[in-house]
Amino acid sequence: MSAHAPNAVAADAVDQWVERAELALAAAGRKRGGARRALLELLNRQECALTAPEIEDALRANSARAVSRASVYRILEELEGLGLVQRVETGQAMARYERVCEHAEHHHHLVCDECGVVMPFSDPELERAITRLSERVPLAVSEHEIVLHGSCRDCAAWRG
Amino acid sequence: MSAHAPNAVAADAVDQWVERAELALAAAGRKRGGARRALLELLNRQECALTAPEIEDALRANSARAVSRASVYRILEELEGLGLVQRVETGQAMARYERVCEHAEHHHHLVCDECGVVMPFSDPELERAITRLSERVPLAVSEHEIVLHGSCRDCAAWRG
DNA sequence: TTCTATGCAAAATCTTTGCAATTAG
DNA sequence: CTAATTGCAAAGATTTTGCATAGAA
Repeated sequence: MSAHAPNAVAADAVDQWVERAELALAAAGRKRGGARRALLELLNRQECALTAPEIEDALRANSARAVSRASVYRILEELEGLGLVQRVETGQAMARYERVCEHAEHHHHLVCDECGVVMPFSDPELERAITRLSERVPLAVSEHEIVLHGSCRDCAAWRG
Repeated sequence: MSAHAPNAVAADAVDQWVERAELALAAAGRKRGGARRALLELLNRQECALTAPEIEDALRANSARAVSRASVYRILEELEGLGLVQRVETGQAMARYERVCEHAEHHHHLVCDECGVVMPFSDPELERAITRLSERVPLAVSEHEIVLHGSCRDCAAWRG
């Protein structure tokens, strides 16, 4: 149980997400494709959730491969079904998507309602409260999502 | 501090929501209107959050007054701005809306990802965890939203 | 070869906006 | 009378679907 190199384990869990996704897709009988690969690699580089249009634009601009809108949505839906991507609702009209890392610390989101910036955060105490709660509700809980809304420091500063 | 009729207080807080809304609207310089009144009374009858199309349909079917789509959105936006209604994101593509009761216990949501049913729940321990957390994040937190996803009992039963 | 992956364009859905008619104060 | 409210229809935006082609196994 003791780990000689715990950091290496955590880093692997993150770095190997693309590989894990490819394996899961193969196991589901899927073939490889350049569009999906590009999307996987883009998501793997992100620190936080992106909207579908942001993904489409990022693939056109910062990637070797542009991906059509329809494919972006189809691929995200498929990845969500396989538990490789999580859909995040931040109350900003559009859904956001981000990769799900099995062993990496999972995070939630802070949303500034003034400028729209989205930041990740994590809190072990909150996770424990959620875990205990999950056993008491009339639902077999598979995921949870927490969003805090308010004013970020920059916006709060400009308004006193 | 002791209450002779605590239930009456709680009941008032709920029952008077429509009245409180009308007062807040008047204070904001608004005139009365039948469409908004019908929408307020519909929301007041709901136990949990509805989507805009659900509200439109419910007003057409279960109410004395149909309300046009544009008015439903305009009125919801206005009520949200006044803090009388809360927008809830459940990860189901459409936003949901529900009344905000000042003194009533505020709740969060359980979403069955199979059948789409949305149920309310509340948990004091979780609220405390959120309150403590709110003081440590780089955001002046004004609201929070928690959604648990999973399978409801009915859906879990059908699938073993 | 056979089935999947993908792009393109049209369609569907939800939401917002413009404008005129109605209604409250 | 004046300004807010409302409905209708059109416009916008996001997401989904139909269909034909390209590509992986």
